[in-house]
Amino acid sequence: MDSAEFHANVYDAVRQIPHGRVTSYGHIAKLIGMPRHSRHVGQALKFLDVNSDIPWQRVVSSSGKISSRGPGTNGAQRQREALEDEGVEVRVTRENEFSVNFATYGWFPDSIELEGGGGEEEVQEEDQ
DNA sequence: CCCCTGACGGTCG
DNA sequence: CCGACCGCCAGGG
Repeated sequence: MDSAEFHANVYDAVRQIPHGRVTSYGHIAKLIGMPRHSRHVGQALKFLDVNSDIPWQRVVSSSGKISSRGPGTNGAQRQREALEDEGVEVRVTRENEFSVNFATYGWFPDSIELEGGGGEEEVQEEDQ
């Protein structure tokens, strides 16, 4: 799998996150069969335009926090607004970071159906 | 080829 | 809950 295919799979997986739900970079990595590549999932999302048809805002870190893009950037704030716009509650920590409650909004299926087919995978939801 | 850099993750105290 | 640490891995210099 080259990087182009990796990106395609990431986008494919992210598109399947339901409206009003969130998952983590690491879980997206697992769903596309590359569990150790969580950092690269983030890298793939960084290419997207803010008005992309891909719901990039539904991906946060494994702790439920919205990843900072570094001081002086507003990406995290934009993500917060995008999530609140679709009904997701975002808590502000004392360090001025944003976090989402996985118990309420988390979406972590064991597997999904990828576009490339070869689908021996089946969809299994599990809420909490 | 070595070194540093991340929209990351898990463990431990 | 929080910080300190360590592991991970493709890209870029």
